[in-house]
This record gives sequence, C-alpha cells and structure tokens, in this order.
Amino acid sequence: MSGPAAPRRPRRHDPGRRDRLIDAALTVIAERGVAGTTHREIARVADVPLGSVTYHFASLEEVLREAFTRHAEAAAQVFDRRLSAVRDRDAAVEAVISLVAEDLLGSQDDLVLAVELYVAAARNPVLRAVTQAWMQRSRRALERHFDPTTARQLDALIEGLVLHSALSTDPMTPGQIRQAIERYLR
Amino acid sequence: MSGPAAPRRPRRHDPGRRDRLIDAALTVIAERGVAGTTHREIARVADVPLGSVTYHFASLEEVLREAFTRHAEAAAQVFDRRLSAVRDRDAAVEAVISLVAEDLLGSQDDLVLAVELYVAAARNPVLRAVTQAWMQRSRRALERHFDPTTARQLDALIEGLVLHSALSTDPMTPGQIRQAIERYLR
DNA sequence: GGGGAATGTGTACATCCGTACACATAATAT
DNA sequence: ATATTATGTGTACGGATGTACACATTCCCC
Repeated sequence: MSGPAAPRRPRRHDPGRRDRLIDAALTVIAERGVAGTTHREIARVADVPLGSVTYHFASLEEVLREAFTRHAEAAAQVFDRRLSAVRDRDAAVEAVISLVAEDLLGSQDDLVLAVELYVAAARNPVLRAVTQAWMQRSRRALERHFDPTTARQLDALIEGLVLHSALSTDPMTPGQIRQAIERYLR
Repeated sequence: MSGPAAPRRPRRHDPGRRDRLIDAALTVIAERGVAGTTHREIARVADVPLGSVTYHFASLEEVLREAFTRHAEAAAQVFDRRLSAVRDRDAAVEAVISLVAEDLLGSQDDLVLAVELYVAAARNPVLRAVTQAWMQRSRRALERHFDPTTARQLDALIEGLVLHSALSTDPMTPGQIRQAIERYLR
C-alpha cells in the first residue's frame, strides 16, 4: 500500500455529467438489478458525490425512467436499422435470425435490462409506457416486411426464445434459433 | 367506529403457520414484487408478529426460495396434469392452447410471479435452480407429445406469448394465441 | 405432573436509504 | 467587474429493514 491514496476528485464542472449518470444507472441496473439501484450506488459507479445525483434528478424514478428510455431507444434503433436495410422478405427473415442470435450470444446485459424493465413495468405506469413504446417500435419495424398479425406473433416468439435461452442451463444455439423462426414463418 | 377495536391476536400455537407464511409471501410478491417483500409485510399479511417470520425462516432468501418453489411446483403440476390427460397429438395441441389462454385470461398473479422469479433468478443461484427445474418439468410434459426440439421451442413460444400479451396494452385474444401456436406446429 | 424442548413474541440495534438543504464554486449576463 | 444564475458538494435526518435476542408460553415425553 502506498499512502492514504489521494481522494482526488477535481472533476468539477463537467458538462454531460447527467448523461454519464444515466449510463452509470444502466450499469448498476444490469449489475445489481432495479432493487439494488440506489442514489449512492449510481454515484459510486459514476465517481461523483451523492448530492450530484439528487441535483440532476428529482427522484430515483426519474433516473430509472431516463435510463430505461435510453436503453429502449438504442435497442429499438438497432432493430429498425437492420430491418430497414433489407428489401425482400427472405432477407428480412435472415435479418431477424441474425438479430436474435447476436442479442443472445452478445450482451447478456441487454437481456437482464429487458427483464428488469418488464418487472418494473408491471408496477410502474411510467415504465410501462416506456416498455410499450419499445414493443410498438419493434413491431413497426417487423411490419415493414410482415403483416401486423405475423409481426406481433413473431415479436412474441423472439421474446420467448431470448428469455428462455438466457435462463436455461444450455442456451439455444444459433441453429436452433434459426429453426424455430423458420418453422414459424414456414 | 365501535371502540378501540380489540387487537385480539390469540392465535398462539397453530401448526401450519409456516405454510401460511409461505402463502403470505407469495401474496406479497404478487402484490408488491420481490423488492417490496419484507419480513414485516409478510407478517402483516399473515397476521402474525414480526418475530414469527424470523423464527420460522433463517433469512428472507429462505422465504423466497420456499415460496417460489411452491409456486413453481403448483404451476408445473397443472401443466403436467393437463398434458397427461390427453392421448393423441391433436388433443395435446388443444390442451396447450387452452392452457395458455387460461393462464393469460386467468390469474394475472401467476404471470407476475413468473416475471418476478425470472429477474430474481438472474442474480440468485438458488432461485435460478428453481426456475430451471420448473422449465425442465414443463418441457418434460411437452415431450410426452412432441419431440424434444419442438418441445423446447414450443415452450419458448408459449413464454413469449404470455409475457408479450401481459405487458401489452391490448392483450392477445384466445384466437390469436391459437393461431400462433397452430402456425408454429403447422 | 414435572421438566426439557419446541414454538411464539416483543423490543432493540446497527445499517442503509431517499431526500432536504445550506454552503461553495464556476458560468454568464450586464 | 459585479451580480445573478447554474451547477456542484457535504452533511444531516427521519424512516424502513434484517436480524439478534431475552423472555413467555405451550407441547410432549417420562
């Protein structure tokens, strides 16, 4: 150990601190869950004093709302972009498959955040609105290539595949994902 | 108002109190979520003093584990019973459809408990084991009538349909549930 | 029926949380 | 340059929570 380790917190007046706090909140939610998300934990992760969080946000709910909104926005955007880049239905099917396979094998955090949002939405009207906006947007993206009924059912199937796989001991392989989706779409 | 309303808590020495506490815990989880589940709230719902909860359970986690285990057991049993009562595949499909439609239109609590269990399982190894046992059991039930791959994918589809419908503004109709399942099973 | 074990109860305590708020510092307008 | 505002910081407080524990009551076996 080398001395008392300077506390060193000279980072006064940085713009964009609010943004960093939202990112820190998402990190905390993914790591400890909504239940473990506190002002103090967010401040610790963002390396700012406690008072800074209460200054930038009127309440914890406001932090959660902004964090989940940002996450949903980003996720929906990925969905949108991939599906708007293809023209025919076959390519759309491939896009959906690779999307799911990547979301699955990719960031585990994304799934955790989704589930955390679901349970939070079950009791918080504001977060429920965020969830519904997210769902609606991904459905709209699917409706570029599939009829509304198919889009909705396909959305549900995707959700189930991701959730089921993430909680299972042996995750589904990309091949199984492909098979399930193709079997539904025929 | 008629008087000071007798506090009246003469219920000393009732066997099965532990069971009632587990039921009370499930009620609390469904109403307030895992995050809102505390010793005191469980005691309040079960109408017993605080000390009684800490006497019967070593920790809050033990209460949650027992509660979720009981719920998963009951849910899996329903699944089992319905699917073991039919013989041919067509009847099995109908059983699955009515199962989902009833779980959907029926107890909203069941869905909430499922989602709460999912998020709790994401961070608690003990609860993850409970979840996996539950999943395995429902898969086994499906495997009575479908091959393993189909059973797993169908399980995921069911999960997605239920979850998606419950969080949406306009829930899916039984007809839409039927269509989605039939479309997957062809 | 007596004594030890099991079960039940009330209180107390250390800890953590959200939030409030007084004060400090930097940015900006005049 | 000065005044006004925006931003940042540290501390404090009331409330809730998990758990420990001393004491009461009932059960059960002899």
